[in-house]
Amino acid sequence: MSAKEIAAFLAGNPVLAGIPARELESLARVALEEAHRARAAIFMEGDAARWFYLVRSGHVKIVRHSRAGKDVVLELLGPGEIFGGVAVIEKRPYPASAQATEPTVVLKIPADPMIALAERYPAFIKEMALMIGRRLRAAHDSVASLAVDPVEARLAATLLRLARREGTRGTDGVTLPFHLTRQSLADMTGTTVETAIRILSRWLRDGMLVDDGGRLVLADWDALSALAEGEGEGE
Amino acid sequence: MSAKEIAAFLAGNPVLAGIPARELESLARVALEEAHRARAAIFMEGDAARWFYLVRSGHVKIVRHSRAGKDVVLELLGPGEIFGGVAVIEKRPYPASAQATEPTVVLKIPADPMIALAERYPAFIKEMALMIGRRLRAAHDSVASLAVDPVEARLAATLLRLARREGTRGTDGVTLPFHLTRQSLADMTGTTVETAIRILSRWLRDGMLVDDGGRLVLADWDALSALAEGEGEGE
DNA sequence: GGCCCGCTATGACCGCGGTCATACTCGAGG
DNA sequence: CCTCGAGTATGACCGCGGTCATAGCGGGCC
Repeated sequence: MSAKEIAAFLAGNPVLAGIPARELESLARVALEEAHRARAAIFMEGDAARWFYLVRSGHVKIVRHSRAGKDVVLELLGPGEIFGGVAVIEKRPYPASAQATEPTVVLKIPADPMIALAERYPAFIKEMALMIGRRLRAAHDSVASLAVDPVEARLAATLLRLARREGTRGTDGVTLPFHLTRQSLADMTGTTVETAIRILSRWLRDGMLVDDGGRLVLADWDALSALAEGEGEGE
Repeated sequence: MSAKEIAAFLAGNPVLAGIPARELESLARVALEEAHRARAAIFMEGDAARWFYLVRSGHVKIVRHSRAGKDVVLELLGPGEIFGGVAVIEKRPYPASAQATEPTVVLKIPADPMIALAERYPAFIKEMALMIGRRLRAAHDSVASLAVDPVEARLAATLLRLARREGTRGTDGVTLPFHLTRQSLADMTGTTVETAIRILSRWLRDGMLVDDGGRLVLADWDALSALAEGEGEGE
């Protein structure tokens, strides 16, 4: 991919939208493209934050590994989304690992030019602040859900959230345009593979969910919403 | 409190540290002090974000209410800390409620001058971004803990976190310089009052914790750390 | 004083969901 | 071809911790 194309890709990102093309082109010249196979690690928790990343295609999960071997997926990022950016501006090591969930291409820009950019363009740091704010709200949603909702509700909420952000609307429901293993889904939901499998199998049997060659189709949006809300919990 | 004193208080905050005194004084002139009794609501989830808050004395908890009546405490903020700030710069309603946990005085500044300040002083928005980043990391810690740790470990971690930030070191342990009800502690940990009470009672009996007239003293830091880490979980 | 309410405390019960074991399918690679 | 590992699937078991009930205590207020 040429520097011009990379610059155009950067310009398409809301966080970099206000930056002059000239600056983006100079970033593009030091940017690297990197292809990763499914399950490949992009960086590890604790690594020095030397790169600022953008997802070009595929998906990246941000993961915390617990010593008991149980992983927790904090975020799942699709094309156009930024990761590692917070660690870069804070000049701290990455607080979690990044891993491709499918064949994925990322764009990475060295930390220094990004920090320099932040000094010169307040608009950039402002957009970063807004982005981090959105992620903070999402994290708080997760905290609340983990604290009070049963597994079924959390799993339904996870699917709905993914579908809302990336789903493509079809005649018989909303399709998630990528594959996630039950393990990843479990790690996003704070449960085990077995429970995730049990629940998804049941939903597939019931027709609330349909399997479209590895992609999940949310066939009954309302039923899932009801489960996510806790159904008859209203007092 | 005079405008001069308020300006000095603002200047003491890291997030506002880079702002000229003249600007802080003009903020101080439109700032209001507000005293709240224990359990009083400062703002509610969904309210328009008209004020930017700082804790002057006491403590404020940021709470999500679930329809089932179960509350989740997302953050507990002490003197000098900012809240409501993210909602102000995002120009969105507060995503959670704020409530005093004890007699508390807050300082509130109207949203508009804060937004104007953010436009004129990139240093401010940068400090805000760093602060939100720290909170995002803390929220991710909570997510990971809720997802994999048993209640005991989460409660121990909660106490340690509070003690690390605000504890005062004494001869027989670290004292938390404020009182939290078992209910609040439970809501911070994602459990029920009963469980929180049972565990704390046991720790008090065992001497790991000591009650100092309502304030908790962490008498055995290492034992609590071991519990928080999951003890013998290492593979 | 007497009442009420918030908070702490403790016991009995039991269900959600985690753990462990086992099996099957499928695609990649030697 | 056969092996191997990743992913999916299902059953049996049982323990953590949530739910419900009950009680005692202390402080604020009429």
